Amino acid sequence: METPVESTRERLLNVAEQRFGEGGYEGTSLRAITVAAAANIAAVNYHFGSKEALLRAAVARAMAPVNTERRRRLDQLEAAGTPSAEQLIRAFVEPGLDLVLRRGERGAVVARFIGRIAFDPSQRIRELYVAESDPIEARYLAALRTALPHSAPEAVAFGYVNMLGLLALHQSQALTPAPGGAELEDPGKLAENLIAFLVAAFDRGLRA
Amino acid sequence: METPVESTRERLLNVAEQRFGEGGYEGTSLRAITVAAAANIAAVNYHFGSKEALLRAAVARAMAPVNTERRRRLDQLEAAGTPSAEQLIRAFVEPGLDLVLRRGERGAVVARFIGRIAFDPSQRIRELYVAESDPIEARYLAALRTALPHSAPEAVAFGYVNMLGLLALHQSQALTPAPGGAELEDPGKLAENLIAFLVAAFDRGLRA
DNA sequence: CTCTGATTCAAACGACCGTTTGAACTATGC
DNA sequence: GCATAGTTCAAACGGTCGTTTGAATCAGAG
Repeated sequence: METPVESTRERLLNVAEQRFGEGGYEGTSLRAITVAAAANIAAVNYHFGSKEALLRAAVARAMAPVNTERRRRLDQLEAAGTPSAEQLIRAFVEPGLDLVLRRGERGAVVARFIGRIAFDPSQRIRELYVAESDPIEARYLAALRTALPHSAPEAVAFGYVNMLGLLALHQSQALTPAPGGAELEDPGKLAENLIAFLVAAFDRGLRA
Repeated sequence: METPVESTRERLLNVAEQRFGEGGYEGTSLRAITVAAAANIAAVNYHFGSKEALLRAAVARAMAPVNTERRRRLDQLEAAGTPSAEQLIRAFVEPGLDLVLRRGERGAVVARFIGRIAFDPSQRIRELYVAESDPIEARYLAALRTALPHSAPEAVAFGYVNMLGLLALHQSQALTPAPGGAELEDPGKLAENLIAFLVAAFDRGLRA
């Protein structure tokens, strides 16, 4: 099998998303990252410039395929007419869970990383996540508004925030093991359950 | 007006829940806390023993009234018969938002503190929150299962986790300002919207 | 080969971390 | 008054933090 010799830069990004996803930004030291990546401390500042720039690069790399898939699905839906709320929710949630949870160990690491950064205690860190998902989210929000004409715009925005939060929650696995019940094992089932949960809430729970 | 001279211990707890709520556990130093509390560095170890013990004490103090109110409401509901899912959701969510968001500036600080700790990147910190809310949560989960006999137990647990997550999300204000829409200002309205959202999702979104 | 730019390295920088020490201060009871 | 327990204090502890330095190593072009 072909393992094309990872560059120091790639190894740093891989280890960064793993460690940042486990311990958060403040709770993870550059030394822990560089040791695990078999790189010199100075490599971080050489390749990225600073700890925060390393995080920014890791967030951008992790979010890119998710955003691409979301854009592709939204384009496709809008080309076929006016998408329903369920179609929109599915097109938003599945790339976040599916695309990232289905791909074995590595996918779970990326998912947890994204979910944790999205909820980081520091607003400055959270904004790194927001900056990477901003444009596509605005498109989804607008499409949701036209799909739910009977709900007030603020109500749709409220639902949208909840969707973002629940997605990040399940990505980060922050509430597992669940208190008093085993978590859903199959990622596909998790996606279906989350979508059904959100669709029901959007369709009947958004009375402004 | 009576300001009965806050003790050093109380000032430390007050500042701790404010700062930990802003920057998270790892991102907040004891020096930042003690300076803001006008206390000596050594006071933390004198009164609590360690940084983590200070956090534990702050979590316990912040959660106590919420747990008390949840217990009271659940007792009351169960004394009157078999509570509905909506009643249970309301009895669980309102003490977390209401009791804590309605009480002006201080309440918002406590709410954010709890919400942030519940989502802290470090599992060890999250468990401090879980330890304070464990027993009462088990009772709610059991009551929800009997209120939703048509949903599988794992599905109810899934919905319960989502309720916990959304509550902590709105308490922590982690997603405000919302991308593309103003957040709901009135805490009472927020509670009503969240309850409606959850009730709809529980009633129709939990097909296992 | 030499030269050049990119990369890696050990080592150190100053700053900040949580914690500890031991003396100084305070309040209360005798 | 003295003694005692509770509390506060400045100062320092050893360690770790992100970052920087300047020399060593590497790869590729001429």
